[in-house]
Parts: sequence; C-alpha cells; structure tokens
Amino acid sequence: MIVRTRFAPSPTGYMHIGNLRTALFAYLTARRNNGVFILRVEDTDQERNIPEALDAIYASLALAGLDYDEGPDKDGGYGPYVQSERLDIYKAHVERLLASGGAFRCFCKKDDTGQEDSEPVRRDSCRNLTEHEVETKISAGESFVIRQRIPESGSTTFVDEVYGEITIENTQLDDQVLLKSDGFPTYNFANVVDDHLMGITHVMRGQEYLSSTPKYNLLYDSFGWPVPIYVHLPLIVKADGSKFSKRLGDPSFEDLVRMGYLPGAIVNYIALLGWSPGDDREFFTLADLEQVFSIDHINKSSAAFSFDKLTWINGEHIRALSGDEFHTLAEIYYPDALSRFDTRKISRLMQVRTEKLTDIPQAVAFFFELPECDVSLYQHKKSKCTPQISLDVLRAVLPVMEELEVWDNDSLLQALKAFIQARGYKVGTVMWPIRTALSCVLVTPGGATELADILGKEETLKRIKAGIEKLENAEK
RNA sequence: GCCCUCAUCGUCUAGGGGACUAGGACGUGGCCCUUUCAAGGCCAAAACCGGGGUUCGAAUCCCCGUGAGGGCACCA
Repeated sequence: MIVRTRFAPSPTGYMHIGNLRTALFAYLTARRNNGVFILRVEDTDQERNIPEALDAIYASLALAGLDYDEGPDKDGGYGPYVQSERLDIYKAHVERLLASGGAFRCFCKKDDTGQEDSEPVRRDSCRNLTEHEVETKISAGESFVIRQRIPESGSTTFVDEVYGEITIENTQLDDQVLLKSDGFPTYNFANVVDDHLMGITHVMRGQEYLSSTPKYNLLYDSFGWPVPIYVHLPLIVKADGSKFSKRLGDPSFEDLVRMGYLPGAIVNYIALLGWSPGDDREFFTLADLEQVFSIDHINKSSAAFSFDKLTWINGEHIRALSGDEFHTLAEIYYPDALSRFDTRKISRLMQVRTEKLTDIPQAVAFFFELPECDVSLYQHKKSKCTPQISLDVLRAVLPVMEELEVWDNDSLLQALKAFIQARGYKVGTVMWPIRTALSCVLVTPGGATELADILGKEETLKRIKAGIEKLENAEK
C-alpha cells in the first residue's frame, strides 16, 4: 500500500500554528513511508473565502519546506485539488446517497429547526417526508439542504491510531448537513468524498474532529467505502491552556518568522509538541524528522506552546548555521549605518549570541551610534573597577593604543596583555573600562579588543578620549 | 445540558507491572571557564491529580471522583 496523506487547509490568509503542525505530521508520515503528500484546498465556505489566501498557503508551505507531490498547481491525476472546482463530483455523490436512503432533503429554514439553541438538531423532522411531499415542495420552489440520515439506534465504533478505540451512541450524532442550499458541500461531506477519491490512506487532523468521526464512518459505510486510518493529533494550546487564536493576536507561522524565528526552528519546535522521538534528541532539521518520525510516538494530551523553548531551539539552529548563512540572514537586520564597519566580523561575534534575528539591530546599534554614557557603567565589582580606577586605566592605556601600528584583534590583545602585566593589573580591570568606553552599554557582542578591532583605530581612540572626558567631568 | 477525550517537575516530554532513589530538555538558582554578555561544562531545586481496587509488586492495568480540553453550525 502506498501511503497517501494530505493537508487540507481553508484559505484564510495565514498559517495557524496548529495547522502547520498537522501539515508537518502529514508530510512526515508520507515521507517516512515513501508515500505521497497532497495539498487540497477546502474553499467551500463562500462567505469566508479569500482569493489571495491561496498564495499565502503556497508561501507558508514553501517557507516551512513542506513540498507536496500533488496539489492545485501539481496535478497527480486525482484532481482537481480545489474543492470549489469539484462541485459536480459532490452532487453526483449526494445523489447516490439520496437514492440509497443514506441522505434526505431538508426544507427547514436555517434557524427554523424548531429547537432551542442549546439543543442540537439530532433527528431532523424532514427525514420522514414522503416522496410525494418532497416532490410537492421541490416544485413549489422551496430551497433545501441535503442531510445525512443517521441510524436511530445503535452505536458507531472506530479506531484511532493515537487515541485507540472510541465508541459513540448514534443518538448522539445529528443529521448533519452534507450539501448546503447554495450547492456547496459542507466540510464534513467534501472531506469524506475527496479523501476517498484521492486515495488518502491516513486521515490526519486535529483532535477536535474526534467526536465527529463516527459520522464520517457512517458516510463511508453508506458509500460502501473502506474507512481510512485515522490519526487525530493533540491540540496545541497557549501557556495558559487556552486556544491559539489569530483573532486574539496570537502569532501565526508567518508572524513567528517575522518575530525573528527561523522556519526550520519553528518546524523543529512544533514537531516536539505532541510527539517525541523516544530518545533524548531535540535538535532536528526537517530532513532529520523525515528519517525518525513515527505516528506511534504521538501523544494524546494537548501541549502548551512555550516561547522560551522556541527561543532556545532557535538559538540552536542559528548556531548550527554556517558563518556565511548566518551572515546572509543577519545582514537583513543590520541597519544601513553599520555598513561602514566590517559586518562579516560583526556577524562572527553575533552568531553565537543571537537568539532571535530581531534582536540584532539593538545589539549592534552602539557600533555606529554611541549611546549616552552613564558613569555607573564603569563600576564593576568582578573586574575591580570603579570610575576612578577606570579613569586611571584609560589615561594610561591611551598612549599604548595610539602607538599601535598594526590594528587587529591579535595585536591589540598582545599589546594590552603586555600593558596589564607591566602594570600588575587584573585583566578585567583594564578590559572593562575599554569595552565600556567603546560601547557605553552593559552587554556587547564581543570583548574590548574585538570591538576595538571592528571600530578601527581612529574611532576607538576617539571613544576612549570621550570616556576619559566623561569620567573627568564626573569627578568634579 | 448531553457526548467524547485527556491527566508525570512551572512548561515540553521519557516511561507501556519489577531496570524508578521517576530520566532528558526549556526555564529558574549556583559554580567553573572568561576580556562584558553569550556559548560551553558542572551542580541544585522541581512531578507520577485524589481515592479505591487487581497483583508478591503499579507512574504503568481497572473503577470512581476531581480537574482540564474538545464536540454538539447551511464554519472548517
């Protein structure tokens, strides 16, 4: 059997985190089994449909690296892959159900089921209409929907690969709408028809569909089709346990990328939400995952999304980049004013300390624009530094640096080490004031000599003099 | 309201009757390294929801309770 899985998003304009995880698991299941991964667009809701959204789906999938083998723009012989182009298929299938008694016409108006809001439809009264009554209503021009005829009694059992055997009484199932009055199928119906016609072997979707799965099974039965393997995935929730909601401002996949997270890191992190490799590994590229993913390590309980851990794993992915790769990414975040420095050197310093790409601009800002300097920065216990000592050090070290002819990290380090030894200082006592004078910030992407190297001789001396002046003024 | 599902450190998880003094990771605290900060190394605190069974033995199996989540649309 060739494994065929699909990702079936509705075109909403962005990639929900939970959807991305569903897509990822479906993709991995296909890849792991040398199967086929399919993209199908479920645009059956005419009101919520956004045309441009299709491009957003392509873009996100490409960004995440989830290549599909069949889809709207990649015919594999099972198309069309957009549901709005399959209307006649659904119509033909609904006719089959009508003929076999598996479905019936319902003439009730939208909000006219005769029930309280809190009560579900369950058994619709139109299911007992005689053929004559139906004919009469149709010729009278009454609009109708097609509903599924759920058995009056009994129960339906199915097996889920993650959750095991689940049984639901048929009395709990309602005569759900299959075909809307506008001629479009509902999600539930189109899903069953397409999954079967497209040869989907593993139906992978969110856990929220668990309790409606019996209705799917009943539909498969009515058609005489074999039921697929069900793989329901646990939900991804927020730290407080509530649902992710784009409307409430929770980030989508694209948002996370904009926030400075690498797509590969997001994919890695999200794979660990609801799945584990079974050992202690946590760093995975998509290619790694394709090798080790297995649906029997999927969890049952929902997982809380942690920005802390995502940030950490993002740092891991950043550090795993080659120097060139990081530099290319970092450059996008370098302010223009940084270009007068050797940005490759800066990138080398930045790579090991960057957790999110968006942290970069702030971290490198002092290079081209020295912030207002607070004298208290020169106070550092571990380096045995006070403003007074700093002043002494800077005054003494200035001529040493002025005399330096070769200006690079090694020479600077050598000269300063010699100075330190001759004077009997602690290393930090000299390095701290220099680094502070050069940056005027508490945290920098590198030590004193590395910064001096990048800033260049002229700028370095200028900043040290400014530091001396600052400290002198503070003394008065 | 009815139905379904879930339940191990704060969080993600390992665990599928004895290997559990419950392992790893993030985060937190401490130490080391060190030219700041990181990275790296080491250490620490931190969990089997509660109660009954079954068993020689239960985090692991069963039941009840509790808590949490999901479903019950002409939305997907």
